[in-house]
Amino acid sequence: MYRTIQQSLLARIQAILLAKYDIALATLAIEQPPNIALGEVALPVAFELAKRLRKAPRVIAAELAAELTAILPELEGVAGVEVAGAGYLNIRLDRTAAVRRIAEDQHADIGGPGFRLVEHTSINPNKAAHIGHLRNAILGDTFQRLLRPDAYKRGYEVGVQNYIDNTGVQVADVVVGLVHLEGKSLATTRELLAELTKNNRRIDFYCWDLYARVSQWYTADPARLAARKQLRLDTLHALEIGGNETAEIADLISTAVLHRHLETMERLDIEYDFLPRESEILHLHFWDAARELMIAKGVLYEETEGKNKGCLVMRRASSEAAADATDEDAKVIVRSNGTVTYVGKDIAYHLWKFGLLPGKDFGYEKFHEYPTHTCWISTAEASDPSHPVFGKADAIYNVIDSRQNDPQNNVVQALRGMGFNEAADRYTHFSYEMVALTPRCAIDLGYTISDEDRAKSYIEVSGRKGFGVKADDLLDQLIAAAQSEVDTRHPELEAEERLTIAAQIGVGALRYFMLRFTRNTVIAFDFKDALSFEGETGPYVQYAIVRAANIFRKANTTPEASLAAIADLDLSSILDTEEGTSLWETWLLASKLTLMIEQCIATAEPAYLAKYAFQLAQQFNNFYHRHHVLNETNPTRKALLLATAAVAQREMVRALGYLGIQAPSVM
RNA sequence: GCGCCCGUAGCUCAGUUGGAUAGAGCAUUUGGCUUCGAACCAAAGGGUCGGGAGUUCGAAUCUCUCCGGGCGCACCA
Repeated sequence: MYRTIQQSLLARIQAILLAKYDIALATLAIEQPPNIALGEVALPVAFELAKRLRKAPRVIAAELAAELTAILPELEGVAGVEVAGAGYLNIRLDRTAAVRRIAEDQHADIGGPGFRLVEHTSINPNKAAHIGHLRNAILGDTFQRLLRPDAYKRGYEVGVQNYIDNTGVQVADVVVGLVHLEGKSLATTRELLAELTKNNRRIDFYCWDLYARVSQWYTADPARLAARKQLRLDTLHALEIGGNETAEIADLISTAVLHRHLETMERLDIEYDFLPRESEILHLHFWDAARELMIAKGVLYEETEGKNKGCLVMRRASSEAAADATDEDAKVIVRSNGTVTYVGKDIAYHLWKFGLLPGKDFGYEKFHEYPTHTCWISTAEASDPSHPVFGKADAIYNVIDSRQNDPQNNVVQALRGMGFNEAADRYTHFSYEMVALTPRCAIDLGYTISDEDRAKSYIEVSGRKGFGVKADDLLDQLIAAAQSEVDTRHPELEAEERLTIAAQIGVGALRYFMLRFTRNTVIAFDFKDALSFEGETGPYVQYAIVRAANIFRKANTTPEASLAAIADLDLSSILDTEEGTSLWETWLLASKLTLMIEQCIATAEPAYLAKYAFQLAQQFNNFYHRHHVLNETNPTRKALLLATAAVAQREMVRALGYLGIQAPSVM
């Protein structure tokens, strides 16, 4: 509702500016006054015009206020216009009219045509997911929810991809561990997997330890360093080529770990539509098509001089070398031995995403069934003909941490170089900072850390060192903590129901924790904060919803009925008083969800919605203490109080829904 | 050396794209459960927005500079 009013006001004022001053402003800043007593909408437009019109801001504001007041009856929902402060144009809304509209659930629509592709998670399938991966997946999944159509908005058509680097050096390391440290073959690797499954143990946890061991083993003996590194290279090469026992072991392990990653993410209500794998990018020769295109467009050229002699290279955007001179700083895309680098493969993959890779597509087969849809995976074999279309996106969002800024820029630059500027413009690197451990947290986990690290405010997580907090472990702890609370508070419930609620609370705490920081803030992970259920947390919002639900249960009514019940009441006798102001504030805040979603999409920043959900819950809790709904004797006031609780609950539930957090029945 | 990010209350973080008195949570102190459940609410203390200069009606926000911290800059992925 708030957004709708904003938009109609803007149009009016733009028209007035054009008619009165002959000024066309494309955009107009719009704010909310610091205190609701000053009105609901504030326009600083007079400040902006002061210089151009050579008039004092207050004078301009007064002129505009007069113009608006003259047409007041035409301004739907506006009760008054006044000048305040140094020249603000403040607008007061008709509270009763606004409350009615909000109760009827009128809201501006968000969305449009076009297919949007969100890529997130993309964990190397060689170890367990850790808290850094959680931040990635939760950011991506939340953003995907904001884009998708639902009951409240038209949304966009969305596909979610999780890129799997199953032929990379990280998987190769684990294969080296299995084969050379543990002496395993394909057959005994199969036995290992069966054994783990039988004992209810997790293969990704097994690999977590093995990966750390192998990484250490490479450098443990200086005399054998070269030989061991060669072993690693040979293994990597075998994986890339495929069709051998080493590659089969890698496929077995990486697929098993991938299944585990999907399970872990499913605990958090995170699902995928498609899992493109690097093995198919290689075996289906995506790169060959991309290379041809890049050479034809003049982006890729062979270096004939200098350190990169014999390579196919691409100029960087920052390059200052003369057009005909040797560019020592150029990015190598194809090595002198003819193999393609990571960036080259990534360019090919992104051309495919935009439907710009001629004659190439993945094969598709079903991989995993969710309750409501299928997750597909790439294959070099014949496609299942029932597969949906996953490429040909109009816009893409890559949730990738900020350490990959440079490689991501290389891809965008390649697109521009090929003349695909529109695609480059619709390429969003959804960048975020890493999750690190505080030194105290590392010590608590039993790691020994150097004095140097001890002095830092945070320490980078490292899968290679086996240094980090596993996603499943953290989630287990959160759910256990929630469980003990639920058990003591609700002994009357069945065990199964208590577990469900505990899981909802644990997931709520975790998802909220990862979303409350803006993207470019490094999260210094601390168990004390992450395990908290009080203050600015997911459970705080969940609790507010439960409280609201309790009111309706005791009152023997529903939120829907309560919202419908105020339609014909005289609300202004309450709303327009001092007492009504705090109620009105709740309605106003509740009406802003759509505005927040729009803002989150425009800035690719889900943290704003998390903050909003918390603020709304805070507003509701304040209301809850100030007004005792069930004891209210005045029937009109009671109806309004019930409706206020209903609208707050409705928008809190929706906001949490976008954050991927469920509202428990009790807690 | 070059590029990107960060520096705001004791701690962890917001600050709606330059606006009104810089805000939350945690921690500390104090008060509030016979009530729709206290996983809550209320109140208090706590600030040279890293330092300096500039831009203008107006700066935590923009520019420059210095200080401190982080992350990238491979024929690794």
